[in-house]
Amino acid sequence: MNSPTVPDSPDAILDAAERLFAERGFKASTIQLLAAESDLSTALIYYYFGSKKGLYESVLARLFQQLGERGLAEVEADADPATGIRALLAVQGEMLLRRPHAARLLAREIIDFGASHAVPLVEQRLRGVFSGLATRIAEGQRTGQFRRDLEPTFAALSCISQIAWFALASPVVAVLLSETPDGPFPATRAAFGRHAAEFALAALRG
Amino acid sequence: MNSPTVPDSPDAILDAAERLFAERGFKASTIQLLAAESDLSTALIYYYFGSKKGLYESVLARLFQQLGERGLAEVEADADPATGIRALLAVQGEMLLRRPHAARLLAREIIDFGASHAVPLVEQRLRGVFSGLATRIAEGQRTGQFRRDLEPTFAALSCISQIAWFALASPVVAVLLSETPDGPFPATRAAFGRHAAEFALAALRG
DNA sequence: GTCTATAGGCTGATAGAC
DNA sequence: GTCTATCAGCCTATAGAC
Repeated sequence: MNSPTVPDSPDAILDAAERLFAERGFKASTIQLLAAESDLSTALIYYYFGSKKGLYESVLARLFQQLGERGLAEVEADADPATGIRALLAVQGEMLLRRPHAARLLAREIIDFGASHAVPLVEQRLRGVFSGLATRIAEGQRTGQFRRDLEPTFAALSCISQIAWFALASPVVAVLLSETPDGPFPATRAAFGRHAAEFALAALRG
Repeated sequence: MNSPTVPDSPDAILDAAERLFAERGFKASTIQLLAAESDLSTALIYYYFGSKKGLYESVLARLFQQLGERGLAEVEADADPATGIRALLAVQGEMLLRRPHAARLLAREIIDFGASHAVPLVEQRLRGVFSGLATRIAEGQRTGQFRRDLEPTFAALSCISQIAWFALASPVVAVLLSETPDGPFPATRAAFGRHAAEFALAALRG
């Protein structure tokens, strides 16, 4: 009904909130600032979302829904374990390295709230992806394609940790790589995404 | 002078601040709470540290100093690249997996401030460790011990990312591994530390 | 060095008009 | 649905006594 450039008031609030919560965190994002950024009044935020916490939860829910829609599931449709893993890491890179915004919001949720709001969402949307990855690894181990002495779930964690950490720690990574303090150049990010897949598959092959 | 169980007032404040900043973050750690937790008055915090920000910077500086002292440098003294890398990852695991506290504070600094306070400290204390690791990898590549198609600095990032991410994301990791939401069991953490070294070396050997 | 008391500002949330 | 006005509480920081 509404074009994306002219969002409803609730959507305008959610957009501003997602950006602000990611940039500043829950506590430091004040309702007044949220209202100013979305060009609406503070009272309207309460009208739609009841409380600041309610708004935050709505932001998280929308983000996880988008992550789910981005076709994480279709990755599992692939035949060869190695190809499937490559595809999954490519999607992860696409999502985190090109949207530091989302990565940051998720990291804040983990740190600020011990992921308490995200746990049901993780169960709902991410568990399948993760266990799918572990299953793929176990599959490759059975066929002799991958080394057998790695624990599949640990190996799955190792695979996804590279890009996750790179995205999160980008200001420090940039310093270590002697780039700008705002984070590594886009070209470096893309190159690291390719590297991460190479590194993971080499480890799995052994 | 003072036994570690009866710290000076500044140390008592720093101890409480390190814990609170790690648990709740800068904004949510109020001076009043800090004062209550260290059994001192709010005014005394300003007497010693000038401002809340000053206190925060002092906490960070002390933490980085401790990390430097923990013998990160001595790792480089080792002869064989593979052994050296194993030793470094063991120290990293020791520091982060057994002190989720420190890992969390550093993660917050990255997210909340883009690591702006930490950059000089990283340059001072961590740059050498990181470039030492990259040098070790390049060394192994020259001797034919490691595969040659990986970029040494990227490979170094991949090596350290596993434990870093595991420590940071432990609430989510616990859910994915079907353990308690407070984070993975100590035994699981230790096992992951060993796995990470195995995984990294397998990737390097190719 | 350490305290109590408090100023002054900002914050989350609500009331009530339109 | 959307606004303005406002309250009560909490926060950083300081003043001043001891």
